[in-house]
Amino acid sequence: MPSRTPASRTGRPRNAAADAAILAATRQALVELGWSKLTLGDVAVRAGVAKTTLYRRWAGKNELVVDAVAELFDELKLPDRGSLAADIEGVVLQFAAILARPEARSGLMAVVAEATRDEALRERIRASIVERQKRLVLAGRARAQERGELPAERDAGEAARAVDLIFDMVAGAVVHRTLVSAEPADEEWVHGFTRVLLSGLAAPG
Amino acid sequence: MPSRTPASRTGRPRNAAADAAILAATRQALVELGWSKLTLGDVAVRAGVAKTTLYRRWAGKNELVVDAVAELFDELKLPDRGSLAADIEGVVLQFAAILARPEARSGLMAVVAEATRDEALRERIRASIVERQKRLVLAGRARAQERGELPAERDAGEAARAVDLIFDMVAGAVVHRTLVSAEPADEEWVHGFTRVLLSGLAAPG
DNA sequence: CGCTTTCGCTACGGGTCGTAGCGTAATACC
DNA sequence: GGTATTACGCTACGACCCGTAGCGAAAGCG
Repeated sequence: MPSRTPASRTGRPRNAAADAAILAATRQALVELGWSKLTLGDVAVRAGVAKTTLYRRWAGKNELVVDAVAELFDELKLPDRGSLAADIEGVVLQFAAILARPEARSGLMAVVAEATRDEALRERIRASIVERQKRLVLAGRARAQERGELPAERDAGEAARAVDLIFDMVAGAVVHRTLVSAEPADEEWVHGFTRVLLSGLAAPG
Repeated sequence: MPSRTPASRTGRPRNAAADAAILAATRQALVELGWSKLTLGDVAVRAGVAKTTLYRRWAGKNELVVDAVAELFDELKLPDRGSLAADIEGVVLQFAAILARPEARSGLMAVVAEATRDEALRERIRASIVERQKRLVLAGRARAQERGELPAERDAGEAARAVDLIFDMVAGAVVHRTLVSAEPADEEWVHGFTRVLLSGLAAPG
C-alpha cells in the first residue's frame, strides 16, 4: 500500500507492476544488506525504477520496509489438526519459520524500533501486520470453544483482552526466542511453549 | 565496558569519568532524538569529549548503545512478596517500567535488529543484558521450589530449558505488549499474564 | 627528565539523503 | 485528434554524517 492516490481519474496511471518489483527488491536488499545498509537508491536500482519514483510512493525507508515485510505474514494459515494444542503448534511453527527468514528478521525489529518514536509508523505496523494476523487467534479460539477445549468468556471486553494477551504471549515469545535468545523455535521448543500456554489458558480464571 | 585496554600500565590513564558521561549522553540523545537520528558526533558534544575519543573506546553506534541501555536493566531486583505470583508480578512490573522509558524503547529494539546480522553484537547483547538478568528467573524459581509452589525438575538440562522458556515468555510478552501493541503493561495486564504463565508452569508436565 | 598513552582539535574523502528541475510517456476528457 | 493531467526517468545538488588521519598538548610512569 504505497501512499494514497487521491481519486486521480485522469493522467498517466501508475505502473502497478512497479509496486511489486519494489517490494520484492526491498526484501532482497534486506537479505543481502540488512536494515542498516539498505539504501533507497540501491532498492531503486534493483527494482529497475528511478529513485524519485520510489519517493513518490513511499515516504521513506520505514514505510517501505513495513509494506515489504507485511506481505511475508499473509501466508500464515490456521491448520485444522484436530486439537487446540496441535493447531497452536502448527501456527507457531509457521510463524517461527517466517521469522527465521533474514528479510523478516532484520526488517521487522528495525521498523518496530523506529515506531517507538513515530506514531504514524506504529499505526501502520499495527494495521498491516498485527491486527491483520489477529484473525488467527480469533479463529483458533472460536474453534476451540466449539470443541469445548476453552471456556467461553463472560463478556466481549474480557474476550478482547484475552485475545490481546494471547497474541502478545505467542508473538512475543517466538520473537524473543528467535531474535534475542537466537535459538531456533523448533518443534521441541514450540511443544513446551504450547503446553505452558494452554495449561494456563485452560485453568479456571 | 568500552573496548579493551590490554594491560596498559604506562602512559596517560583513561578518564574514567568520561565513560559515564558518554553513556549518560547516549541515553539523553536516545530520549531526545531516538536511535535513527542519534549521531556519534552529537553524543560527543553532549558528553564534552572529542568525537575521536568516542571512537577510541567503542567500535560504533551499536556497541555504544548496547552499553548505555544495559545499565538500565541493572536496577532490576527480585522482590520478596511472599508468593511466587506476587514476586513475578513485581519483577514484570519493574521490567515494564524500564521499557516504558524512551531511552530503553528506542535503543533496545534497534540494537536487537542490528544484531540479526552481527554475531558479535548479538553476543554482546546476550552477555551484558540477557544472561545478566536471567539471575532473576533462577532466584525466583529456586525460592518458589523451596516454598513448594513449583515442582523440581528431573535433571539440570530440563531445568535450563525451563528457565530459558520462562525468560523468553516473560521478556517477549512484555516487550511485545509495550513496543508492538503499544499498550501499557499495567497492573491489570501483568496480573492476567502472571496468572496464565503460572498456571501453565504449575501444571503437571 | 624521557617514554608512553590519552585527549582535543581540525580536516578530509566517501557515502547517503531527500528534493528540484526538466523533458518525455501514458492515459482521460472533450 | 488535441489537450490537460499525471507518472516516469534522469541528472544534479546542498546538506549531513561517517570513520580516519594527523597534529600538538596533557598526564601519568620509571
